[in-house]
Amino acid sequence: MSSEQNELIKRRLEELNEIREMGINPYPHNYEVTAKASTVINSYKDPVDDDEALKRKDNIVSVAGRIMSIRKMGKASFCHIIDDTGKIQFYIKKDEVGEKQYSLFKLLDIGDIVGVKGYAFRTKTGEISIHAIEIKILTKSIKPLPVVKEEITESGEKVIHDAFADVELRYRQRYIDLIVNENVRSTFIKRTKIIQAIKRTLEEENFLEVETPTLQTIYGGANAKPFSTHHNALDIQLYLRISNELFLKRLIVGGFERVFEFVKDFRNEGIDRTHNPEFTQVEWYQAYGDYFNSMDLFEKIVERAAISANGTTKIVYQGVEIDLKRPWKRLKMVDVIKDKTGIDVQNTALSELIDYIKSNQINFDPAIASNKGLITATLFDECCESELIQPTFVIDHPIDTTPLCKPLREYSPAQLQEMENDPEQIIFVERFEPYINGWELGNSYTELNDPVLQRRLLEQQVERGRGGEEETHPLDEDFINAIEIGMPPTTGAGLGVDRLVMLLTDSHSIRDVILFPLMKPIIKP
RNA sequence: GGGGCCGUAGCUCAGUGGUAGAGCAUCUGCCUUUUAAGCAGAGGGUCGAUGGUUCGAAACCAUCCGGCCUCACCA
Repeated sequence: MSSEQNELIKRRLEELNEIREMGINPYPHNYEVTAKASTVINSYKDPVDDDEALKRKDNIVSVAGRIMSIRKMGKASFCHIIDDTGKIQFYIKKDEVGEKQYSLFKLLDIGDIVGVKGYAFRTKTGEISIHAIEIKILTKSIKPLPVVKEEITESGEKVIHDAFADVELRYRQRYIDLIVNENVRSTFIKRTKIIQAIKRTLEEENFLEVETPTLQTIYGGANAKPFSTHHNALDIQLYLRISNELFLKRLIVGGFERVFEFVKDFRNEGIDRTHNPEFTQVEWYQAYGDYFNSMDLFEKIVERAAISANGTTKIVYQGVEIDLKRPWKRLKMVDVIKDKTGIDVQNTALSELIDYIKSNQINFDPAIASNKGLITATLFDECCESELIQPTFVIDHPIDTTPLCKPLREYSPAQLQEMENDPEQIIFVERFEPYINGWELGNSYTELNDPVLQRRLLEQQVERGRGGEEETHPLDEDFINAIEIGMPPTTGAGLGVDRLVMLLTDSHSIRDVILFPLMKPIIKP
């Protein structure tokens, strides 16, 4: 329906004109706000002492906000407005504000933004409100807002009626969602608190916040399909980063011993309730540390983020109780597989593993059938991952899962060489993935800094890509050059911020924790 | 990309082949401490889009658009 035809909009445009005819600017340039909704309410918490203060009526405040409800009773009315601290009621009486002010008030609608000057009082029903002595229109809204009603039952429970619930409209017009759905506002405030807590923890540990390119000529650092784009002046193909790992390691080579970065990563893959094409990660790299240091820091960061958002390490995610309190369980991948399937992968022939996978109809990429390490990883992904509900670090992954991680320190050079030539042997690397609620929440390594092994592993991966395996990445010569210059012993970790926010806010979909999730455009015929 | 479900007033939803409905919001009147305010009345629709079946379609069929769930891919 076009805006000209809608009677609700027409009516509001008429009101707009009437306000202008009264000589009032419906879109003034500023307003002096002297108090916030929540501070007014919180200053009169004490029902005995504060009632004395309320009777004085000399504490004049000016609050500003959007009208959310109007209850007119002839020559007096009550309204609720919200500002960024919450909701407050004001009371306006014709006798007190005069004819012109009350006429202006009658031209206001739900959704308009007003400034209210007055004194605090307690209503008959006990609600701290503002008794208006002057009202000012700050912005006239010409489109109707969904009307959401709140009821406080006798038992004190809050019941929402007619909630603005259309998921599609909520995501497409998030501004409306934020206005009318208080829980949405609180989710995104928590998101900010979580990010602040992560930053604060890293800064306290002397990590330096840095920035690396989003547009890259070569992508790497993760196994994912990239978005590609084109630079006109240089006439070259560019990729949106899938990870910032390789750049942060270059900075460790450059002598910054502790760095971190919050980034948007972009992956050109499927969309579902735990995947958005652009998502936020924080990665940090620490020279002279190993993956045990990263585990300690990881669980510390998550614990503090939880306390910062909710005041507790205990969460309930979609009905499942989870405690994020340190320390978390640390289990070797092979032990988890043994526990869940009974298979001791190290003492089981590759052919038997394949038989197991086939007879249990487990999904796997046939291109990896000759790789015992990747078969082991598949067994873990398919049989174990979803059962790791309480926080668990799954440590020591097969070397074939990543070319960027150091083999276990217990291997001697001779042993490594022997294992490499035996397809029945699995070399494990110092990698961990933290699992919560069956989700992989991050990834961490004792970083590989042996330049010869680094080159070989990256080249092998390129080879595997040519062999038909998907989502391996091209060779980044400059990255290898940096490792050849020499990177100190280093540990690095990445944390999926969106998923952490989902857990800490009990959000069902990643789209509930991203302000503007990607939506398909609506094409009008 | 496959499969399932969904799309009706500004919002939340009824409506299974026979004149398009309710609550809230809007408008008119009454109401000077209300709070899902109340009382009386009124207006508001391309039923996601396009074709088809039918005497007759919001409903049945097909295609398309968008969303949700799920599987595949992945974090």
